[in-house]
Amino acid sequence: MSGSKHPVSEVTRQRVLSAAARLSFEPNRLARALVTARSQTVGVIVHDISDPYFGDIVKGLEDGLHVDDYRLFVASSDRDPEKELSYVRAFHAHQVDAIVFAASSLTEPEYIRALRDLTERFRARGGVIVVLSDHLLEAPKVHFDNHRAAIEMVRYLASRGHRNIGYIGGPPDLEVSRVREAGFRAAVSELDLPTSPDHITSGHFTVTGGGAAMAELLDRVEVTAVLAANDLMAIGAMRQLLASGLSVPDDVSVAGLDDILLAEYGPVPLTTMRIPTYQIGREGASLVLQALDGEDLVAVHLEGEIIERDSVANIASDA
Amino acid sequence: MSGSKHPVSEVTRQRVLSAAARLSFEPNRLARALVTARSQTVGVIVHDISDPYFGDIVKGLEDGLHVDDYRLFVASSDRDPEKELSYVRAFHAHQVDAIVFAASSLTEPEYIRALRDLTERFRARGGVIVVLSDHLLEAPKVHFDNHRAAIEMVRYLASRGHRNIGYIGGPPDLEVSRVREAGFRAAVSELDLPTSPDHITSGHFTVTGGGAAMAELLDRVEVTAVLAANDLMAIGAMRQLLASGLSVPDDVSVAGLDDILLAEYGPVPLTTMRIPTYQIGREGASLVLQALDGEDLVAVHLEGEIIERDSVANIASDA
DNA sequence: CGGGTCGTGGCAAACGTTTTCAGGTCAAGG
DNA sequence: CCTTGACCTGAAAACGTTTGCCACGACCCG
Repeated sequence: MSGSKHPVSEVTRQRVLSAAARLSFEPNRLARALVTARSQTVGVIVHDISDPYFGDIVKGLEDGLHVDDYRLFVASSDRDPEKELSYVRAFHAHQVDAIVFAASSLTEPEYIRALRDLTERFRARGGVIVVLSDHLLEAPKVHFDNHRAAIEMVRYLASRGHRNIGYIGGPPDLEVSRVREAGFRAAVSELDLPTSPDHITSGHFTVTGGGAAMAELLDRVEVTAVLAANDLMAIGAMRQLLASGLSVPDDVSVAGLDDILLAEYGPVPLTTMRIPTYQIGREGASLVLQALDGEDLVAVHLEGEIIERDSVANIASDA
Repeated sequence: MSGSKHPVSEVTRQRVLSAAARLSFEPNRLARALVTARSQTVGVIVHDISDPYFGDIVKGLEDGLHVDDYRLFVASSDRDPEKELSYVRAFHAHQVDAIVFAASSLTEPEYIRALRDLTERFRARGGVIVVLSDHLLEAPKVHFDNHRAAIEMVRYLASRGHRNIGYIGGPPDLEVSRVREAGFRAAVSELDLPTSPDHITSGHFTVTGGGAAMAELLDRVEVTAVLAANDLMAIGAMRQLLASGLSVPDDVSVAGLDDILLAEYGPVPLTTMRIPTYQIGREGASLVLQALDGEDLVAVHLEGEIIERDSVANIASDA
C-alpha cells in the first residue's frame, strides 16, 4: 500500500510489502490516476527538441521533476500553431497534471484565442500551466528578460566605444524576436545612438539567415558593431564579414545572444550573453511542483551573463 | 464514439459527434488505456536529452510516433545504471506501450541482469522493447555500424594519399569508443598502414579532450592526418594544430565522426561522417509501431555519409 | 402471416486502483 | 459485565472508458 492514510497494522504492512516485492509488483499508475485525478505526468512543448537550447531546458525540467517522481512528455511544435494546439489537446486527453510552454508563443491571433480556450478548459480540470519565456498566456512564469538582455548587450557595445550599431533580428512572427528587437531600440534611444530603419534587418534564426542579413546591412549602412538576435545569426554575420574581406573584430565587432557551443569554438570566439537554459528548466519544474501543491505563484526572474570573448573590439577613445 | 466497431446509425453518429464538438469533449485516455491495455504512450531512455545527438534521435522518434497519435516520455539516465532502472520501472508503472533504449547499454553485469529481468516482465505484459544502438538487450534494433564508419573514414583518408594516420579515441569505458577504435585498427591493418601504439591516443569526448590528445600525438609521432572519434575532439585537435602554428589541412588533415553543427561552422570546415541521427529515430518509431502491430522484426541498418569539407588535403601522388 | 435476419440501441461488466464506510475485535474503564 | 473507544479489516463505490451481450423493431422470405 502506497501512501494512503488507511490504518494498517505493522504486521500486515510487512506481509503485503514482502509479497509485493516477491512478485515485483508495480502499481498501475493509470488506474491510480483515474481515481486520484493525478497522473504524475507533465507535458512540455518546445519548438524543436533537437535544438540544444530546448534540450537544456528540458533536461532541467526533467531533473527537477524526476525527484518528485513525475514523468515528462515532450512535444515539438515545429512552430506550427496547429500542431501545438493538437499537442495541447493530446496532453489534456492524457490527463497530464501540468503543461509547460518552453517556447515563446506564436503571435497569430486566431491561434492565441484557441490556445486560451484550451488552456482555460485544462485549468478548469485542475491542470497547471507554466510558461518559460515571454508568453501571451497568463501563467506562473520563469522569466528571462530578453528585453533587458538586448539592452545590456547594446550598453556593453556602447561601453566599448561603439555608437553606430546594426541589429540583426529574428523572424517577426516570434515573440522573442520582437522583445529583443524592442530592447535594442530602447537601448539605442536611451543612449542616444545614431539610428535609422537601415540599421535594423532580420532573417531566420540560422547561420545562413544571419549571413544574408549581414550582407544586406553592409549594403545599407556603415556600422562598427552588430548585435544579432541569437548566436547562430551572429556566427552567420561573422562569416559574411570574413568572406567580404573584413576583419572581426577590427573592422566590425559582432555580438550575439544565447551562448551556444558554437559561440566558443566558431571562426572567432563570440562575445555573447549566456542564457541560463538549464536553470530555466529547473525553476520551471519547481514552479510546476509548487503550483500542483496549490500555491499561488507569480514569476521568477533569471539573469543572463555577458561572456566576453574576441569578437568585440574596444574602440573607446580612452582605451 | 472513437474507432470501435460497435454498429451505429449515421444520424446518431452525427448527433453525438456534434454534441462532443459543442462541449469540446476529449475522451480520457487513461480510462481508455485501462480497459484497452494500450496507453498510446512510449518512453525513450537516452544518456542526456540536452545532447543534440540524442535530441535529434528523439525528434525523429517523436515525429514518427506523432502521426500515429502516440506520446513520448523522455528520460535521461545520465549514464547512471540505478537511474536508468528506475526509469524503466516507472515507464512500466505508467503502462507505456514501448520502451526505446536510444543509448548503448552500460556494461556493469549486475545492472544488465536487473535490466533483463525488468524488460522480461515488461514484455510479458505485452510491452515492446526497441534499441537504437549496440545493446546487450535482445530486441528489434536500429543499427548504425560504428565499426564500419571508422573503417570508411580511414579508407577515405587513405584514398587521399594519407598513410601515416593518427587516431584520437574517446573514453575507454564507452562501448562506442571501443567499437570505433576497433574499426580504426581494423582499417589500418587492412590497408597495411604504418602504425604503432604511439599513433593512438584518447581523451574525453570534448573539445579540450581532443586538444590535449592532439598535443600528445604531436609529441610522439609524425602524421599527415588524424581521425578523431567524434567531431568535438576533431575540433579540439584542429584548434591545437592551429595554435601550434600548423595549417589544417596543409600540414595535417583532420577528420571527425558525427557531423555536428560545429563541424560545418568551426575554424576550418570539418570533413566528417554524418550519422543519420534523425533517421535513426524515425526508423525506431516505425519499428515500435510495427512491433505493436504484432510483427516480428529483426534489425534495420543505416548508413553514414562522408561529408567532404576543407579539413582533409589530397596528397595522393596522382593528384 | 410467422420465423429468421439484420441493423441498431442500451445495459452491464470490466480494467486496477483509491477511498469511504461499516463492522469487528480487543482492551480499558465504569 | 457492559460500554466505549481505539484499532484494524473487508467490502463496496467510484474514476471514465470499451466491449460483449441482449433486446427490440423492421424487413425479407417462405
